[in-house]
Amino acid sequence: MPETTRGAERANGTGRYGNRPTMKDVAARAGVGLKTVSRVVNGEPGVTPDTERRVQEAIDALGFRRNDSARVLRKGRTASIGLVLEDLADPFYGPLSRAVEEVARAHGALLINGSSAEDPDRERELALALCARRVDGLVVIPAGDDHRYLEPEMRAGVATVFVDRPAARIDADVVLSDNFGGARDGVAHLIAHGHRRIGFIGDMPNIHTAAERLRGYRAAMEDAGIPVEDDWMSLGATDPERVRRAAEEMLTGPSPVTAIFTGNNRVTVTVIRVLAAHARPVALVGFDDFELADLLQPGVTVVAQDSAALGRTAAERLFRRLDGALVAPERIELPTRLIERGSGELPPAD
Amino acid sequence: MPETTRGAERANGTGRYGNRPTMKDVAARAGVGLKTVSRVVNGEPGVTPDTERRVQEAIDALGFRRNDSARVLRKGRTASIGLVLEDLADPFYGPLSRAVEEVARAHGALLINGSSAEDPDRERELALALCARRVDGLVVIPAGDDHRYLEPEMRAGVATVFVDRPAARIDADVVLSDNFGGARDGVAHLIAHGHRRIGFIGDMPNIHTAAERLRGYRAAMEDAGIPVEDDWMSLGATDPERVRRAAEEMLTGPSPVTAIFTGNNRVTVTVIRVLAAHARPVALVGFDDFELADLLQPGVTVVAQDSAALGRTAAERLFRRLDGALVAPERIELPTRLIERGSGELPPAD
DNA sequence: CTGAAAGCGCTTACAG
DNA sequence: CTGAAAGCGCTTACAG
Repeated sequence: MPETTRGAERANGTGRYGNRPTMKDVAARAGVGLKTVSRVVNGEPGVTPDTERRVQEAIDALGFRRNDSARVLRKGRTASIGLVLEDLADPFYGPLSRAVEEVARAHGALLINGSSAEDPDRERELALALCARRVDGLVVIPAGDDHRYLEPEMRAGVATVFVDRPAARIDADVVLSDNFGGARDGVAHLIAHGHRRIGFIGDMPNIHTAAERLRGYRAAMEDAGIPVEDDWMSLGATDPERVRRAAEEMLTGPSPVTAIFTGNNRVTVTVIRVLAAHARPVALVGFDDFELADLLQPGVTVVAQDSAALGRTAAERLFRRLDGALVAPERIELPTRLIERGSGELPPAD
Repeated sequence: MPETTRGAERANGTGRYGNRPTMKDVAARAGVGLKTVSRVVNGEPGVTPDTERRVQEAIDALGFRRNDSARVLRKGRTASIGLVLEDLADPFYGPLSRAVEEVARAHGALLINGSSAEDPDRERELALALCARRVDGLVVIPAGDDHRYLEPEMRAGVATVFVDRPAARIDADVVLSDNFGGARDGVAHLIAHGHRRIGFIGDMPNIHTAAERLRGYRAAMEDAGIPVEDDWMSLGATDPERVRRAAEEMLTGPSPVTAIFTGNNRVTVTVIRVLAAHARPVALVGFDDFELADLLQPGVTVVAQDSAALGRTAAERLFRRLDGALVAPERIELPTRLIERGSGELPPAD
């Protein structure tokens, strides 16, 4: 197995891929022109079976694999899209990522992704790094509240769709759940079961979904003519310590709540823990469904959103744009679904 | 805001990025050479403050962003690594992905990923597509049982680390949990609590982790001198229907089991549902921890593996190789941890 | 301090 | 059917 002379021809001694064969190497070994190798590699017509065989043998012998980075540079499109998530490890985003990936795959594109960790600077850094890699499009779960930094990119042709939360200060497609309506329905459900003192524990108020869900809570209370007391509402970080404290204060305050509406799955899980240790039963409806919610006692009534549908809808919209659709940016809202399992149907324990 | 003449100079009418400004455009506008623009963009020294300002103005006016694809082509390394998962939506892989991402980020690399959906062909296709993109390295959760297709890539310098399951027919780094020991300990725990008729329900036997955990089950039984009956063991797909049937058969068979050891989190969840509907109490220990396991009644005793540590260890190993460490491929095994929560401490209901 | 030339590994447009 | 030349947008190596 004689080595080709490539090694000696190259000046690059340190490069990671310094010793990868190129089309030029294949051409030399097969005794054909560069373009003929390109034809064989890409399955283009117009190559004699005999020539093709010789080229193929050289490819196999050298272990050649086309460098798509170089290809991309010449072709324009990279056949890759970027996904900027909030947290890869949050179970809510699992089905969403998978849905985006499936759509990308169906369109022959790869997925490059990363998490913002709810940090606007990190979101920006990541999104721009993806643009520098010249992804064809971007699916973004926004962490920040100003996305004007993406304007030049979008003007330059980077198709961009925001999911789960709307983009701020920029005109772009966005795919959301009906956060307001879902929360309103969930709280109305508690009211219908006789509750009047209902608490709301949600994520930080600057997060759009948290604000919308709080708005839904207020709307349901107002519709029922129930005045809301300040200490029934708590918005902030979703770490267990803060949520636990918030729940305990509502349960033991001057006018203790008989029911709690939780603003997302992480809050719900912590509140369940608090309620498990609480003497009298407290009703609970949570935003977001989660695995095993039906197996707890009581089962947890939730306002479920379809995170896979969010991802799928966003990705499909993205590729429609990449395929040339010149439609105006749109706001797409997906319905939520109330799932009764027991915790939301408990009567007030007064 | 006068348009530059770029648009007219380009023949490329269809390209997605046909109208993105390049360093050449910036150079022309700033009235400097190409290399000077490159210096400013990359923060290299040796540029007059005045020149730098002129270049920066041109950059801002044009909305220039460096094309990293072109850069990569020249530099060799792409500062990206690939991650081939089994399923993006499986909660077990969430912390693993996040850990890989954090390590990549710390090394200034982007993550390109995708799922094999447990399909060997798809794993191969995805891994090779990532190699064609010239990722610097690859973290792979293997789905197939022959990874020789990666040999040429690894020889060409693609650092590769396998996680969660070993690579087959190829010599490479692999980071695993102690599947055998964990399962053996879990089953021994049930035996210590008086059980002798213990069932095992696991994933498909061709999956390494499933086979190892079954081996651990057998070892624990043998250590205790308990003969295992064939219908106490069921390996196969982890869809709820099959698992449910397997569990019900063990519970109602000729010598019904008093305890079940489940081979992974998906199996565990289904078995919990079956046991919830079952008349007499059955002990349960599951491989893999999961959220809310402590809130079920009884709490679910598990053999927990540290999926974040798996990802972190694999990624760190990868970057050590990329940084030039020329160590022999190694098999790293991470310990598991038995967490008692109640279900595994139930006595036999004979 | 600054820049012209060559080259990374491909594809495009064109000519034989 | 086949291939030499030019170019994608950068960086490298070098010269002024």
